[in-house]
Amino acid sequence: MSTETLGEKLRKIRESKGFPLRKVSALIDIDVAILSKMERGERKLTKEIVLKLADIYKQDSDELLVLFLSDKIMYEIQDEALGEEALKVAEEKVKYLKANPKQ
Amino acid sequence: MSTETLGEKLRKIRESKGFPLRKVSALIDIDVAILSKMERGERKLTKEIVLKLADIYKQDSDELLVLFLSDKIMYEIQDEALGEEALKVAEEKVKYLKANPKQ
DNA sequence: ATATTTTTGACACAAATTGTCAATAGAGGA
DNA sequence: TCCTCTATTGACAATTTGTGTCAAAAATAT
Repeated sequence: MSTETLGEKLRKIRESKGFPLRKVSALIDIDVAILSKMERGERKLTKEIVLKLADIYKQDSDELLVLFLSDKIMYEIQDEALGEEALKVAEEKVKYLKANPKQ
Repeated sequence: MSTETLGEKLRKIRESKGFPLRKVSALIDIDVAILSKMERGERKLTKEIVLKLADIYKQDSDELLVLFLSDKIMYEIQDEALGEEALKVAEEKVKYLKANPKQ
């Protein structure tokens, strides 16, 4: 288990493939400055961009999406003493909703 | 396990105590319209207001805070197929951070 | 019906987010 | 070194989103 953010992971993947930021940002049609900031956590990643990057890097999109969502969750509970409790309650709710589908 | 939001719970508590919205909103010094919308989920509750309401209603503030945080988490993963997975990953991260305290 | 309470929507204002751009910085090769 | 490619930083306007305020309308209770 690591504590690496999705941005950091995406940067490592990109570097391991030898893709320059410039090329990738051109492929997904965003400014190179924005992608740079997203990798470093200075700007938020979007679901759409994560999916495009998964495609470009040939990564499992579900895996990256899970990290994308967990980053958002971590952001909500950062520095919260009750964060772990809140996660458990949220899990219960998700399970409940799954067991009792949208009425 | 229920799927009730914190706003709905707060409304029930207020009504069970027979407090009018008007009085409570005066006590916490916000417009009655805002509190009405917060109870109905049309505006977001803030941590500060949740704590003030816990005080006014003589409720356990930690319990309400947990619901406050879990609502925020639920908001992030609503309609996400991978929500439950993301919650598990977030839990792992929290545990990891707890075991390896702030460097 | 009247009074009280709650809801709704409009509005102006503040704050946050976004895309764009250019200047700067860094790294590597010739 | 100089040159080139690459990445970072900060400033800026434009847009979007959030917030407080208010009054009219609707609902509820007396």
